[in-house]
Amino acid sequence: MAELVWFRNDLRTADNAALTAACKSGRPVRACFIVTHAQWQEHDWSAARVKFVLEHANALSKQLAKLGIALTFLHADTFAASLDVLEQHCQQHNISHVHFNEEYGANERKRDKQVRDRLTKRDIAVKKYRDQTVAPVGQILTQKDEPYSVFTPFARRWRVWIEETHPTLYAAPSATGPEVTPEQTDTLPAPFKDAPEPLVETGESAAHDALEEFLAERAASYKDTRDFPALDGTSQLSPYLANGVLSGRQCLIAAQQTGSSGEGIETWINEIAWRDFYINILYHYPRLSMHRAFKPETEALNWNEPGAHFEAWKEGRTGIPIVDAAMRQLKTTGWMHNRLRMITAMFLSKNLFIDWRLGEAWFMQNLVDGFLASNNGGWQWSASTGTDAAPYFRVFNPVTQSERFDPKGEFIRNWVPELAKLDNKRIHDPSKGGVVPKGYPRPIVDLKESRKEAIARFQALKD
DNA sequence: GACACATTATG
DNA sequence: ATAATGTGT
Repeated sequence: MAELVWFRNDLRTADNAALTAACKSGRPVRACFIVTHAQWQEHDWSAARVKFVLEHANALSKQLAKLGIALTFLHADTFAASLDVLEQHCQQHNISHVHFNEEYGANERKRDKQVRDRLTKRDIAVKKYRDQTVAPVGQILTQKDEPYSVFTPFARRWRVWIEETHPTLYAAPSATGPEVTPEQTDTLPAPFKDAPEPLVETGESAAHDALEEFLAERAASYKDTRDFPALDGTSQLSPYLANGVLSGRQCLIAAQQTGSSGEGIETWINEIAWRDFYINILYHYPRLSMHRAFKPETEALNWNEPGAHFEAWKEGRTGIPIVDAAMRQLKTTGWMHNRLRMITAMFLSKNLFIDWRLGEAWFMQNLVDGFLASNNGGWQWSASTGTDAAPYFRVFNPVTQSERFDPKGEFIRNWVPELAKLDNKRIHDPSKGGVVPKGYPRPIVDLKESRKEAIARFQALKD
């Protein structure tokens, strides 16, 4: 008899509830990962993310080998098809217990329920763990025992929970046998899909190094630098977090252990709270993973046909420099600075008045850190359709944002070379009082008019 | 029920 | 300075 750890969105050996539990059993432990390309495509996984995940799955296989755990790659087109391969694998290896960490998308939950039913019928025990957030999902509730729909009170309660509970890392898994030889474990054949150049290095120890580097060198100034896309102010850990190479707990505990309780660290810890917040929202409201708005009344909005405006936005040819620079960064690198995610999302959903779902999908199709909870949460915030959303009348002005957060136009010059020669003032809005540089489009919408129109269309929902 | 708060914009 | 909304304590 043996235990099986089924890895999914938790491609790490450290601080992993399911792995730690399996290793404590005293029985031999095996591992598996199911490659489900068609399902990933249906979920709009980008080429960058697929590559990242497969490379990290290989790295995980090597790490597990040191613990005496052989990992097998199984293959199924979809989640539905993965039931059969998992069941077959369990029988082949005489598995008595299957351990996995919960995921909160609707399809993932449906799959996990079906897996539990199927394996239980074969007398295989299924053990699930609430491992994905700092405070276990579903535990942070209002005084009325209801889920929070506003971030600030959620974060206050979340911090109280941390004070009371002093969360710790799951114990490092102990070796369950002699090191597994390369012949006994499994490796996916490279090369993987064509994708942007990797943003971060591959592997769990590289992730730990990146976390340490951020906390030691850059976290103290995080509050002051994080909003400036030309600076290296953010942690850049999102690809690891989105794919479970790092956990939020590891980030929080490492941040606490730096001892410096500066504003920078506190601001960053708040971002970990945002992640927990949106995972909780996804958990409490399944409609969010079914292409539905959190605010049902916004389903009645009559979005514009995407057409040429949507193509211009995707390609970074809107005539708004900060938007174009951001969209080109996304397409080229598979990543976008968070301030720019808000600016470009607001521009698509309010100024172009194009359905936020189309933008959400485009982000997923390009981001290496595309993570349903955070991506959907961010888009619904920008589009004023979500929890704690930006009030509909509070529309970012992308030019003002550009002047504030890229004051010298450095970020714009880097990604929109057509504008490189413009001075620091004109670069934010080249069409204003001058000739637009050759090869660069005029703005595809009037910012003022489109803002007014968007507010009016939201206002009309209330009549 | 008063109050704090929310990743602002425009005149 | 003022616009205008809703959650949670």
